[in-house]
Amino acid sequence: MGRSPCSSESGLKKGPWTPEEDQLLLDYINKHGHGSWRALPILAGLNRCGKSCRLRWTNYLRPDIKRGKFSDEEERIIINLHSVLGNKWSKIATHLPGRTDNEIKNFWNTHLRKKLLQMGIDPKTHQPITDLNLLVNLSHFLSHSNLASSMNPWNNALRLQAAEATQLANIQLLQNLMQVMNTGPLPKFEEPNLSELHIFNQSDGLATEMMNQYTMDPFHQPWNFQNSNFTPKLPCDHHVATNLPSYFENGSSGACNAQNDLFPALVSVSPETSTMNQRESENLTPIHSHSSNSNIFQDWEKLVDDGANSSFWKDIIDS
DNA sequence: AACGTCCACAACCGCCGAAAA
DNA sequence: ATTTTCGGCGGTTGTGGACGT
Repeated sequence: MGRSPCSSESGLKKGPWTPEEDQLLLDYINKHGHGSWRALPILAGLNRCGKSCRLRWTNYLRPDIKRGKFSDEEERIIINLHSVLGNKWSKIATHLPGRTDNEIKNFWNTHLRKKLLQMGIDPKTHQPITDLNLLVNLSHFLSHSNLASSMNPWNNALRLQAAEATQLANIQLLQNLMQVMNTGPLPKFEEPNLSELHIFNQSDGLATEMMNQYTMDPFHQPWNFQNSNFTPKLPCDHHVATNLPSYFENGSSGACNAQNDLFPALVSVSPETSTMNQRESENLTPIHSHSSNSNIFQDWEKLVDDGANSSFWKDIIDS
């Protein structure tokens, strides 16, 4: 059944290609095209298996291959596409002219994966790495920091920084709690029909615009700190939004004003829970079926209580 | 200078699905 | 309908260079 692998074919060379072999392969393909890869090495005078020739051509010798360092833009595109497509390197490569799937795969494994990990982002899920113990500790820390910041006679600048830091931590906690609350099975995310989504068809004006938005800053958080009128933004399309990393949502995107969807989005992540009880959603009642997370919710409630007078939580609750 | 370790990348391996026989 | 062949894909390994001790 099937074919014998290259390695078992006797006498065929393996390992790195020499410049002479490259030249033989190039000359042959330039004259005749590659045709049948199996027949090619014999016709080209190469002591290699056809598969090895094909890989050498597609990953290295092809004239349209762009070599060299990946640009920041390419990096962002890869991260964003990976968040949607996963390890579909060949599909990712189709959106990066001149780059091979192998090259992208290597770049991911050697650079981008580590980069995301360093940022506390799970490179598989593109979601913040959640650790319940860390979350609880963080919530306690935040409670104390809120109290401390209100009593400490710091100067205004320092107080402002502390408030921003606390707000940042609050947001991180909120996002992580959202993760915890979404512990149910995520909806199976079929490979998106990209042309249907109008995201990646670059000949499409809308697609280009969206692509630009998505790739503008993949590490952009959907929370806008620069704006004094703090405006949390979350995607309203749950099917897509819950499967995209938070940085996929660009704050400038006006297509989906998500404020109204904020809390439903917390739980409506799967078809099973998408018809969530309306009252529950309005009252923001924790879902007690997540009993294993009860401590988290207690801390969550405490955190909300502690910060109930702050504009931060008021903004969110009012929305 | 010699050695060990780490890292990046090219190349290989094994599997799969589609097409051909 | 079954088997064989082929191209393609994702995961893994091997190798050479950079760097530190």
